[in-house]
Amino acid sequence: MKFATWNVNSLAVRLPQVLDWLAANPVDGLVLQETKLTDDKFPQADFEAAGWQVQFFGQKTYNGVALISRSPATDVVKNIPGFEDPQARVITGTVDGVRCIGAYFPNGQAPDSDKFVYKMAWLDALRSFVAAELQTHPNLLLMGDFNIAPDDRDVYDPVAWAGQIHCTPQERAHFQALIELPLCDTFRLFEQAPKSWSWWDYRNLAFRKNQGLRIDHILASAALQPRVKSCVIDRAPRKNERPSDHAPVWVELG
DNA sequence: ATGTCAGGGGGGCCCTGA
Repeated sequence: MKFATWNVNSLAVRLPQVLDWLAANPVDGLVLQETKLTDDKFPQADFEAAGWQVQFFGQKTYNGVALISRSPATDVVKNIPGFEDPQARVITGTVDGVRCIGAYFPNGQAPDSDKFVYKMAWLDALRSFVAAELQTHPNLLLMGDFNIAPDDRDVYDPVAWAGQIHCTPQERAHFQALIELPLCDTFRLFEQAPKSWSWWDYRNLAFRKNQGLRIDHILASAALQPRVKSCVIDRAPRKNERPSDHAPVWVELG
């Protein structure tokens, strides 16, 4: 089985690329972030025509998440129960016995901003939610755009980025707290090429210069970890015309 | 190089967010 995550930065723009990618990469489940669509605008019929089931949870202009799957997702939860939030950031469902949590973590903007305060509160709530989900669903994947580079080797210029958003000690402590639930960073279960990123800024020719961050992750529960066969960042869609700034990441389960 | 995108309001550019 394969499960994937992709921040598409507007599904209205990227729908053809997502359908092309799914055709070439027939995963069992795919979580999307930054769909930027209200639910009435979600292209449900386009996915269904291609043989996919969809669950979605969006809003106007910002955020928005979806869970695309071959088999229907069950026990779907939107956002974090008990955490009041006008922002649509989380969608959870069970696909073929795997609890899939797809999340668009807050960006945080800057460590001294209100948005960073929100990010910290959201991360606290997410950790509690994932801990509770693990109690009832031992086979669990937490996937998405974390907006956290967990380690200096996940940053193209760790000196320049030291203490900057995505790289602060507070954000990395939150990532570590998720690891201690426990969950494992599936990408690091395997030998990976150095300078492996999942996001490159649109500016500064960053993709051409391979200046990026690894901020999109797939974390697996302890029960699933022995079944993880590979974790791959697929850079190919970043070479498309009008690409998302993020690459999809997928994990294979045996 | 703050050098790019995307969405939206409101008009045909400018703002926010990333």
